[in-house]
Amino acid sequence: MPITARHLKARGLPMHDIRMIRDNPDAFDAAIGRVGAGAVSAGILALDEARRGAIGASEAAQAARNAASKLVGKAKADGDEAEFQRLRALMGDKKEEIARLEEEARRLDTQLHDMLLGLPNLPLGDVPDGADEDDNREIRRWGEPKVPGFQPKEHFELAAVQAGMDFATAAKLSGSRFVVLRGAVARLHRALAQFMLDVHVNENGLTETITPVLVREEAMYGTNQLPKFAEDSYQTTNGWWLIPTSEVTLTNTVREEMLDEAALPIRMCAHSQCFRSEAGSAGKDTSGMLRQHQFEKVEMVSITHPDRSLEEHDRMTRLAEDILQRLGLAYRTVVLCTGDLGFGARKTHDIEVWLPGQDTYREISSISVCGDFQARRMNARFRPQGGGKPEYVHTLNGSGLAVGRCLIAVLENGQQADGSVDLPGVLHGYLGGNSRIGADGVLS
RNA sequence: GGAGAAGUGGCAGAGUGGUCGAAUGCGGCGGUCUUGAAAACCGUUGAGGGUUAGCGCCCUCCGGGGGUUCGAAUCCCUCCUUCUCCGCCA
Repeated sequence: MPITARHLKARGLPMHDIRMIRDNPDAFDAAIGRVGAGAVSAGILALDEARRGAIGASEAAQAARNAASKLVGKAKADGDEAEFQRLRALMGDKKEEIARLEEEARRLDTQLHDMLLGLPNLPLGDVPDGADEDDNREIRRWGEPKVPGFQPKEHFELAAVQAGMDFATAAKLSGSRFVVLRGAVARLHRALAQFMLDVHVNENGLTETITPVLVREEAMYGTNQLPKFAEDSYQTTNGWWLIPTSEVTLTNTVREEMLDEAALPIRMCAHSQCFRSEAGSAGKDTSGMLRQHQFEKVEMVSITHPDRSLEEHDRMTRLAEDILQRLGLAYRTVVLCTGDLGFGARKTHDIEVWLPGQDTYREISSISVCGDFQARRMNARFRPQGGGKPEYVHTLNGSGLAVGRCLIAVLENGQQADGSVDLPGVLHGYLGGNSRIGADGVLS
């Protein structure tokens, strides 16, 4: 019935403000053109105009019906049977007309909604233009990339992990891109997750959170995995989706909420399993546990006031970097260029950790500011202090960090000539006081 | 899996065919009082959309969808969700 976006609520609200597009079509095209969407405003505005015309016609018919409705009771009361019958007939006609006009308005509204739903977020002005990851701009480096005096190995080749990182058995259980961890390696993996959580919770003020990993469709729309990237995630036979990151659950905790401004920012972190189909990355990173269908990640999510999201972005980036510094792992931080930017992000920092075995930096964290893009999809708002209209919150997410990849980094950076691995000091306490994994795979 | 109950504004919670966008309370905002604050009192306060230079006017919304009726928060159907009890179970 309603012509508003309400009937589309289940799939989320449009993530672009149609009024903004109306007022600044050229600016919108320019911005969205930077992420390869071409000039789309003309099509959007044509549809929007048709939609608004249909809404106007529908509402005019409804107003006429409402006016007649007021008179009909009076006619009845006055005993004016002729007038009563005339108005009844009129309302009957209007009913059909309204149904027809509403249907048209709703059809156009849905069409516009779907068009907007498929458009990526707008990059911020300071995001560099570029085609792909080669055009990302480095903003800082920390630490000396470790180059040992011997030929370094990749993590899965190290003597210390041979017993504890079993791809063959995982393949038997599940297939490729899975791993079974045992003994010292499993414990190191757990230690890393614990360490990250402790830092974020005890020192950084994030609220430790445990969420479901199975979610309904709406949540996946909210954080823009749907509708465009359905093939990247897994769905259960009864319709749940396995989260590809706990960004989905943490961010959607404020879905449909009217928050108090004083409650912002809301800072959360979660350690969870993540599931990705890795469709489209066949043949990429096939050895080792760099790219798995199932992996663990400590995720950070912040819900902020619109004026505070950019500083929050920098804060979150520093928190992720801090984990690497404490682990003594060299890294570089880059700003993703327009060509590498994710669908829902306005700006993204990637942190790349040094991997001696690969002789390169590899992504270990990605921190994005989404502006109100996801908030619009989720209808997540706050009431400004001092009254006034509700506003959309801003959402941010970032890895803090990917646990599996961090394990790789610790192993490769700590490797010794004999195949053993020296472990970072901050982890010793999590490992029963042990400080290394011997070439025999045993902690000592 | 079986049996029940319920979904109303930022929140709580009335309302069972028109006079209901919706009592009341809390919260918010403005004011009186106060050195200031609290309390008390008075007033005010839903969301989305269309239209307008603006004032304003109009439309929709009581979980979603459909139906009955001149007329639906209220009656009927259906779906979704939540809760309670029983059973099973980590």
